[in-house]
Amino acid sequence: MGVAERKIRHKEQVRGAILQSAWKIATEEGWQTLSIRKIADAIEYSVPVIYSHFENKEAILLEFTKEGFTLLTQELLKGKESEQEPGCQLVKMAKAYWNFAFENKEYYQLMFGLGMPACEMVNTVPEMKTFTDVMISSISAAIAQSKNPDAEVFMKYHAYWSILHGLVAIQVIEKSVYPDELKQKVLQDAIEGFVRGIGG
Amino acid sequence: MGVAERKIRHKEQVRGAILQSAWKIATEEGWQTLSIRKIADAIEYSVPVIYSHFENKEAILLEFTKEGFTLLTQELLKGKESEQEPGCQLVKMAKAYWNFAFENKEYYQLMFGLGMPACEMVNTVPEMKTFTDVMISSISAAIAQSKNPDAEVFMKYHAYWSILHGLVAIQVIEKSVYPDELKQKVLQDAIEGFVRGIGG
DNA sequence: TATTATTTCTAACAGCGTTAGCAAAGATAC
DNA sequence: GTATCTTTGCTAACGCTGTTAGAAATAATA
Repeated sequence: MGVAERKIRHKEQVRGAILQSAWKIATEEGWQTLSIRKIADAIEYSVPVIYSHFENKEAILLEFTKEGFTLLTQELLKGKESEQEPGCQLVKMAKAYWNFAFENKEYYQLMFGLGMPACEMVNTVPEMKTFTDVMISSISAAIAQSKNPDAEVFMKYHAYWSILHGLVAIQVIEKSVYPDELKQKVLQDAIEGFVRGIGG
Repeated sequence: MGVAERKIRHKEQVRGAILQSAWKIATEEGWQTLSIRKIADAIEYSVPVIYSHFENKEAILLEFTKEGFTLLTQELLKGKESEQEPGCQLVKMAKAYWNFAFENKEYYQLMFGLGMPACEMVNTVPEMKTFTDVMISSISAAIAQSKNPDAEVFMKYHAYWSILHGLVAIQVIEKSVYPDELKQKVLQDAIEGFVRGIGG
């Protein structure tokens, strides 16, 4: 008797509807205005049903945050693997990061814009830990080639991805759009400047 | 008869109490948990009194945001005036920006952490416009010395203060604190790298 | 002192995240 | 097929948020 299976199937279907509705609302109205009640309306269930699928609202946001980090990490690895030399890898990864942010603004704003980046999350949530590891290992490789391969790795890591974050954060929100070529060029100057700084 | 004067004096006194209480709450519990009712409790008045002094909650936050930008701008100018050469000025300004963020975390988190940076604000609120102008003019001076003094000024401006923003944003929140010398060094490397990038 | 203007408060509205407890529907056993 | 039990979903509430209409209390004026 496939009754239990059907139940599970239905439960996962509702879960999917919750996530789907949440995403729709977020993309249409922004993450800030997303509410449990709006989701409940959208999926045509009452509010408490949502709490039988997710512990709380934050858990729903975390779901997308994890998704975003997984996607971003994939793109970073693609960029990395397209180069051999560690310095060039960092530049390629920066471009990948940049492109991800602009092609997935919803994800990026959730991941870094509002809520809870860094801090505990980075080490507790596996998807974020992976992201961190990729970043750190790449920076380490670049530093290893430099003349002072010491314990500055973590600081360099922070600086590198802070630059990326800063570069992107401001322009993801930005209204007055500049030519893409110009943006790309500025990114390249900034990152290459920093990578040169690491080497020195 | 100084009755009107006394009334104005009292009104400004209440206004001061509102801001003072808001600041106290924000520093003790964070901006996120600041609420109108908490302020009302603190100043020992009812809620609507606050609305006779500020249009809404955002207006109270804006008050501190403006204060923060004024303070930051002052520090930036101090840093700038301590150097002659435009490139060195940028480096000094970066240090000033860095120090401001760490010595005034409450301000910085309000100004850039949550809420509404960039976008319309930058051009509508005078205090922010001044900040923007100082930044742009400094970058312009640095670019004028370079070999390609064209319309990239604004993009460079964005990149420069994006780097600053990113560098600071992540570490203002950061729990595990690194030695200050290390932080300073990383900042210097990053900014000098970028300034060198501008020159190229 | 009576009237008017001002200040302040109470109470509400509409929304939020969250949860306790009850009603309805489903599955199982007889 | 009916009765029992389990699961599912809902109603209604709690306590919080920003905001505001309208009444009450206070202060200033005539």
